[in-house]
Amino acid sequence: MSQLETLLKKYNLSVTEGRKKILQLFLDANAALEHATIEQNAPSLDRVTIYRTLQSFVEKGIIHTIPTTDSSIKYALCKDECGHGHHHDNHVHFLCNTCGTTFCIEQVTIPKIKLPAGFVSQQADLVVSGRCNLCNQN
Amino acid sequence: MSQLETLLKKYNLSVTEGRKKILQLFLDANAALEHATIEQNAPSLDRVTIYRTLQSFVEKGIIHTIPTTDSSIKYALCKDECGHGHHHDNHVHFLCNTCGTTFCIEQVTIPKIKLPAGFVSQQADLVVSGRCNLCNQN
DNA sequence: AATTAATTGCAACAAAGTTTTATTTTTTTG
DNA sequence: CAAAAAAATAAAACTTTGTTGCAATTAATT
Repeated sequence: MSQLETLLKKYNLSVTEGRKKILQLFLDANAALEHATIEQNAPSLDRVTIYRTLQSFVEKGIIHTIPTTDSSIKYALCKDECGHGHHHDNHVHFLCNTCGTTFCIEQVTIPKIKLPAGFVSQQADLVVSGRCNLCNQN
Repeated sequence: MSQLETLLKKYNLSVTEGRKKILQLFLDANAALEHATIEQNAPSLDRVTIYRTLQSFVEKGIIHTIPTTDSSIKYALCKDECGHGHHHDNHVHFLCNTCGTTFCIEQVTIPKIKLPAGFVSQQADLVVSGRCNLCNQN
């Protein structure tokens, strides 16, 4: 049984060509992907299938969404702690304004934020934008 | 000259009914608004006019965008420091999972984040989600 | 008040996302 | 391993969201 199949089974998803393909894209990417990018890289898959696959990956805790200020949605692989219904992706995200890539910065966790009285925090998302390490080399 | 007119002139925008109406909505709201909400509350305005007005308000530094994990875009009033082309909205945003409202938490600024070598930060956005002060009273 | 410049509304269009249904594929079970 | 059941897919139709060009209107300038 391939790595992909093992991974999908682990998250209680049946193994299909589409899911394997999309999961492979995430494993290869090392960065966040959006629907349009996946559509380009997996032309054999129907648009709707990609929507549904992303949705079920999020539900199962395989990938998480990353906030953006435009109207796009970006997705990236979760680490092991995430499972069905509960995400624990409390790391910083970095968006490079030069190359457009979005990275998970796993090493940097989001600091605790002290909120005004009455506000109770359940989750925090922190997106830093600027110039990434690769773009700074050139 | 009304408060609204003064404000629009200050930002070098000509005074029109639509702009006054939309600016008023923001002043009244005390929370972030999205396109759909404005469309509902200003039915006399054309959809396209609302898109264009929001765009010019962002350009002039009257409002700023707030990142979301879904594909919506939220806008909220800026404070005085913002001007044409340069925003300085380094405060935390709070999204209430109960009532759905998004607030600017002006009192809380975003902490400096130490990034891995090679990454240069230009801007940071921090969205905390949970339960707001109003929802916690009930 | 007349001219110029900017904004608006409308229509047409393009892109993004959803829903339904029939077909195909995967999983389960005997 | 084959048949039955369950789940996933593709295709079509549709809804929502955002954009562009242009003529008509409104605001600013002189």
